[in-house]
Amino acid sequence: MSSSKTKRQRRGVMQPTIAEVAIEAGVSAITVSRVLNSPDVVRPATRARVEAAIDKVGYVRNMLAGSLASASSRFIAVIVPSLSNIVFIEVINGLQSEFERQGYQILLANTDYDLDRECQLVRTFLGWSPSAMVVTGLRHNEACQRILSECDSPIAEIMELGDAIDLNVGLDHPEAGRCMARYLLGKGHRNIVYVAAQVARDYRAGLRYDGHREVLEASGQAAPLLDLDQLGQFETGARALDRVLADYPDASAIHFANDDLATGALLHAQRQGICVPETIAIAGFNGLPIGQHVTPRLTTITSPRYRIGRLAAEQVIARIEGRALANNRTDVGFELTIGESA
Amino acid sequence: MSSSKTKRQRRGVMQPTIAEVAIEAGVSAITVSRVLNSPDVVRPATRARVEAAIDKVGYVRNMLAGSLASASSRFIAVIVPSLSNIVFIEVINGLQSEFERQGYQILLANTDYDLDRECQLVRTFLGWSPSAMVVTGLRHNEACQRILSECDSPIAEIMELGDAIDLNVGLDHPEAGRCMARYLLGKGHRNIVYVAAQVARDYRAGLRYDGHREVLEASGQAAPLLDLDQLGQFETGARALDRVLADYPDASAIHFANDDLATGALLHAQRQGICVPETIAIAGFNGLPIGQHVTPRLTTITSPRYRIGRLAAEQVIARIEGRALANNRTDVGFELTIGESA
DNA sequence: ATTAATAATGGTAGCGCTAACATTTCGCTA
DNA sequence: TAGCGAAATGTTAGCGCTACCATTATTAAT
Repeated sequence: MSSSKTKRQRRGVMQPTIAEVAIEAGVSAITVSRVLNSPDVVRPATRARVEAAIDKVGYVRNMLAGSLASASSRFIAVIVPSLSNIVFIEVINGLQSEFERQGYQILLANTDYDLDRECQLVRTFLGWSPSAMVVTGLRHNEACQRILSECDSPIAEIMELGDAIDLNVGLDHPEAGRCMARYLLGKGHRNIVYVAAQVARDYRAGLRYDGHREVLEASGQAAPLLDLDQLGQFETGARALDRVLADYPDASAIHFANDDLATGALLHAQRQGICVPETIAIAGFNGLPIGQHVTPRLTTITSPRYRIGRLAAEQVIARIEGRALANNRTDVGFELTIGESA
Repeated sequence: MSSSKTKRQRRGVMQPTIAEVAIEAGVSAITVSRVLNSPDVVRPATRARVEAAIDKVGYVRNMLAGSLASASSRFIAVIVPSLSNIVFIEVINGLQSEFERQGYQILLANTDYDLDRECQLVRTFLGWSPSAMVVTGLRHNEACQRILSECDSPIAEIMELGDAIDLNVGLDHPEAGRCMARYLLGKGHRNIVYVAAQVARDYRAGLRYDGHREVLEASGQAAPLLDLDQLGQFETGARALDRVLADYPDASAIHFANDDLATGALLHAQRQGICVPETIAIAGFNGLPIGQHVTPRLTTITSPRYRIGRLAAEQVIARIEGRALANNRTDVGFELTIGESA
């Protein structure tokens, strides 16, 4: 009889483990592990026996234990500014398609365009030992920048091109702003107002404005900016149109920071019987589907959002697997989509 | 000298662990653990010392190890049919807002409306020992139904009301279909065509059709169904309008399965100069913002999507924490939003 | 001052898995 | 059929943390 020293109890979730599967199959635990992780190194007959045992005992794999033991979680931390913006959803779809195919699990969070929140999220996610991190944009607060730089797993900064910590997949926002400004000038527009929502937070809209202004000023024009403090939604765009018509009677075109604002303005114009582009021309950015279904169709710049996600994922996976990359920076470009609105 | 038996090497990620923090702070590892998990049971002076040590050694918490040891991951598995549909994004936003506040991390995946894929995802997620699972809808394939039923963590089935495995937060889809059908009948419409996209996959659209048909047949009318095999997007709605006008010349209204289709049709009508609702009335489902910005505004049924997410999260958390719930089923209801389109 | 209660902290033993190394078995050649 | 290299399988020792129980410090009560 064992003496009074009773064995300690441990909360038993009492799910079968590979040890039980191993006994059932008459093999060792590591062989079960191999069937799960690298089935081709196990002889087919053995594998079959193990697989039968897995079914028989109703084994459910414990990824937490595996990740801990192998020091590799197959988690990808993904941080975007907002989940309400379809643009980021498409990026996530692109990331997801590739990561899922390769057996990685995305950990998703949104910053609400707040860099301090971003930092907090990065810290939290690091606790899960992600295999890589995908963050939106190149601007981070000081602490966040330091953490990301010191991180030894791959980091992808997406959407925006420039000096990145590690991988970089995105487009040239100032150039997109220039592109649209040049187009509008080319169509003979003068007094073009740039309208954005919360430029301080959505600073990429600010980068596009910088490009826009550069072109306008080069042609000797002012580049008025209307920075709204509401969120960038339809309603905001509608109100912005009214304000521009009231405050800038000479304006012949509005360059909106995104298609949500532009579409809101366009639909509002329609309701109010304001002629677009005759009374005022309207241009957007992103190339959302809705823009091509309104009348007049929206003139905008189409960004390859899904592609950004897919490419970023591909490159991150390559980096994780130790494959060399031709280039750390990928310019996905953009396309001027000409509708009738401007 | 130790004999030839050399000590084995283990891959060293060489990140500081609580053991190093403990030495630095002159306490035991468990005290460091307590500072991280239940700071109020540690004396403030000790806590301060530990926190300083954490900063000094640059400790990053390893959640994987913690989850394994405590058999509690604080992961919530969330499975939705699609990430391209803004409806589910809003649900996710609702879930996220509540889960994040309570320190839970969402693991997200989409089924593409495929029940076999859903089953696969459930299996995969179970490997992460989630604290709970949130799945969309009440229909699952046999294996999935069994797995979910046998699962001992909380399961929330959302969007749809009915016989659920555990928690249930959603709305009554047949009743929503009836509601709109009654409204359309009340407006004097006859020959109302129900248009959906892939009813077999988006079976909740089918449930609404069932309600719709019930009301129409009760008033002695046929309830033609046009089931499109494209995805439910603007373009599909536009094409559907053409088909209805061609194939159902007597139709006076179209009851679309969702706002994407309805909006697509509405914008198409506008482009083509088809008068809505005079030539044909259009109704939708979901109450997306865009519907209230087009002219005529869309008559639709507004579903409280964000609220479904938030409530589901609240109830799941209550269940995880062992708090009793008044009711396992929550009907979030819906609202008829009357525009000028029908 | 002494005791009893409580608060704070610590020691030990895993959680379930896999890396590293060790051993056995197999397939093939001579 | 022995012998050899490769393939398959096994043994051991953690991964970094927390549950459990034990112990020590502190406070409250007499």
